[in-house]
Amino acid sequence: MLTDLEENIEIMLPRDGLRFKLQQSKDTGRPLIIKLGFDPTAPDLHLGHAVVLKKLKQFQELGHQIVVLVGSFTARIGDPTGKNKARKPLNQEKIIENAATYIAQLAKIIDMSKTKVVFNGDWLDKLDFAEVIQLVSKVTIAQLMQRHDFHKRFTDNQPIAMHELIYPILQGFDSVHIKSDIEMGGTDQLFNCTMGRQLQESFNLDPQLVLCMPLLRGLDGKEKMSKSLHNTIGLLDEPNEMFGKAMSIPDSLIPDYIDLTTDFNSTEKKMLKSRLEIGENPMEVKKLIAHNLVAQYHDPQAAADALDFFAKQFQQKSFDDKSFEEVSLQHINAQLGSVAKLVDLCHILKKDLSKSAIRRLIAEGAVQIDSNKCLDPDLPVDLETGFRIKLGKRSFFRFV
RNA sequence: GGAGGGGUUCCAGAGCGGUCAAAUGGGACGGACUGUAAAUCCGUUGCUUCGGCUUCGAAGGUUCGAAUCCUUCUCCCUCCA
Repeated sequence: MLTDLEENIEIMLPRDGLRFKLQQSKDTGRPLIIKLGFDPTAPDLHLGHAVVLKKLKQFQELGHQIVVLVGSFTARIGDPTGKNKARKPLNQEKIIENAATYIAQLAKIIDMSKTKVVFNGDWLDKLDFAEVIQLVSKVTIAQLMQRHDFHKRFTDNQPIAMHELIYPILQGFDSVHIKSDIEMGGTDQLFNCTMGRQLQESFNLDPQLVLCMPLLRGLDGKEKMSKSLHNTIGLLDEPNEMFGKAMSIPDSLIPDYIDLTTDFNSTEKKMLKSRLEIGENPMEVKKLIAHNLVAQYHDPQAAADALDFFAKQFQQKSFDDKSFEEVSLQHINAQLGSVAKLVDLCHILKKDLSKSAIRRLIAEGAVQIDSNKCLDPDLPVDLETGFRIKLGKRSFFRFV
């Protein structure tokens, strides 16, 4: 059991603390309180978050208590963990709305009926200024400078605003308040989580165990998966989207994705990796990963359909086998004038692109009508039922 | 409080009176190829009724002509105190 729990954990602090906490829980008969913090400014969850959530789920299944902490107070200050641009503060309604979408996504992985949700505004709002100073005085600048991000920005002459320094202290104080036994996060949360340990100790509490999960790299294969880098697979992505994105990861990422994103058991995982090692086409393994993901977040039928769709849409050459999005001819004709050109037609199909961009696409050979490439943007088009058009790699339309 | 440096197209970052819709790199997109929306190669990357039009923190000004010079404002960074 312990080995299952320890699987994939990248950092545990103190080193052998999990065994101790579990024993403590067993002895006292009290479930462990496991904290997961959430910043309500960015409520779109992706597979990177899921790495942590899957681990939480394991604890939950053993009967421990998950506490999801919504940073309703800290959201109003602005999260510093990002790079440069200050996030605009959120109002109360927006925070509640974001928390709701966040919780709905959490429910895809953990059992929300057994999960406690708390808002840190409930206690942080009540602190008066003297109490804030008292709290802040427990931490020194040297301690804060241990955080890599702060240290680097300081030595690089990059700005660090005061509130950014206070943010980890508040996060640590949250741990004091909810008396967490364990705090979970990605490895980027290590510093903030250890702040919780320190503050709990200074409030005469047992310091929490810190468990950090590895950061999943995103579709680009370089940076961590993050919404602002546009390299995510979202938990709410549609099946075809999710499948295609999974197929697009670079081959070098496959082992990580097997370990961190799939719900294969450990022997299956081992087998998949050995198949790679003996030189099987990585594409086949990726298909299994993609299928597994869609089955997890949608259902097995959707996964099978997505596999089928992918094979047709991207692997087969034949124009006739593609699946076409149906567009009402009547609707198009209403928008087109009597002298319809190819650019105008494409512009209606791809509203978010400018006409200049469409012209470029056509010139680049991105547009096909019934498997014939059309390079002339000003080509007059005469629409009729059954007319089929390809626009770029991924868009296929048929008029009905 | 004093001194200096800076805000350029999605991002980073050149340009410092006309040849600038603005180098270069990244990203994104498209094409070829393929083992895939991998890799690789090539191309595109402000808008347009193709006459032009609007962009270089904001507003004015100088000039035949400004991203480039001047003034004010604004935001950021560094150093000294």
